[in-house]
Amino acid sequence: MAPEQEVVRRVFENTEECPIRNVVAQIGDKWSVLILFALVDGADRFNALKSRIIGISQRMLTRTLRDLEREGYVTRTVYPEVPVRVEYALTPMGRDLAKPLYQLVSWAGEHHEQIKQARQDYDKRSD
Amino acid sequence: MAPEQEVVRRVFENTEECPIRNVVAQIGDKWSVLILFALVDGADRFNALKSRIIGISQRMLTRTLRDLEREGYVTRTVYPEVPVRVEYALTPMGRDLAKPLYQLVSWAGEHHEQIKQARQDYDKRSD
DNA sequence: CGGGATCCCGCTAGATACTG
DNA sequence: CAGTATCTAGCGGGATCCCG
Repeated sequence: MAPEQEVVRRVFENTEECPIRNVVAQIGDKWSVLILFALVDGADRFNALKSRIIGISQRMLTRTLRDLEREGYVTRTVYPEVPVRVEYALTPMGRDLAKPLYQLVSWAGEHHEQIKQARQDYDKRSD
Repeated sequence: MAPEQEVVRRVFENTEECPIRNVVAQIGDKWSVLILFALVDGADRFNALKSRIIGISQRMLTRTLRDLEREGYVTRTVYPEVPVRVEYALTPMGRDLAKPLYQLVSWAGEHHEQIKQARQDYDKRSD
């Protein structure tokens, strides 16, 4: 069986053991990928991330960072200075995840115009 | 500027032109990736898809197929027989999208155990 | 067979206010 | 600075019924 077939087969397995339903669902939310990419260049602080990721709320940044930390993609380091400094960074696994993610985002960038055109055509047809 | 940098920079642009917020977010829902993978082997009918993708409801299969069709990933062909037959298939762009998607899902499969371990460790630490 | 229409609910995520 | 707590609207998504 080709490796593609093997992966595709697992897509349809039970919820608990399916890597798509279990891993992709985790980073498929509104902010996870944005945060991961915001950290590929190196560690950054909470408020710095917040101002770089336009539109994210304090609550969502905190929550998503916690989730990414729980998955093992991100580390959280507290420096007990005054005022306190908290730095977030990618783990080795997080950096590794960024590779296939970069392939996907890169694909999205290349096909963005084609997709927007497809949307227009579809909407025009269904008038 | 390195190509990674170029993509990453675009991540933080305004909503309309950001491929992550606009393309990746689109397929980040609960069923899109599952349906795309269900079609990589070839066209399939509505109810056949429904029984292969365990747990999906009629409504969500219809809705997600419509979205994928609108994006330009999927075609819908009606054969006016009795009873009617409707076949869904990937477009060339849809098949192309499956490649980076396969890379990501493959990564997820390989790191699934490590991630589950990370979750356990995190939950144990926060007792 | 392949949906459309409707109802309904839980959870996501935004806004706001407060804190060590 | 880096959060936590609370409230709430909106939407994703399931169940059910109906139809060509």
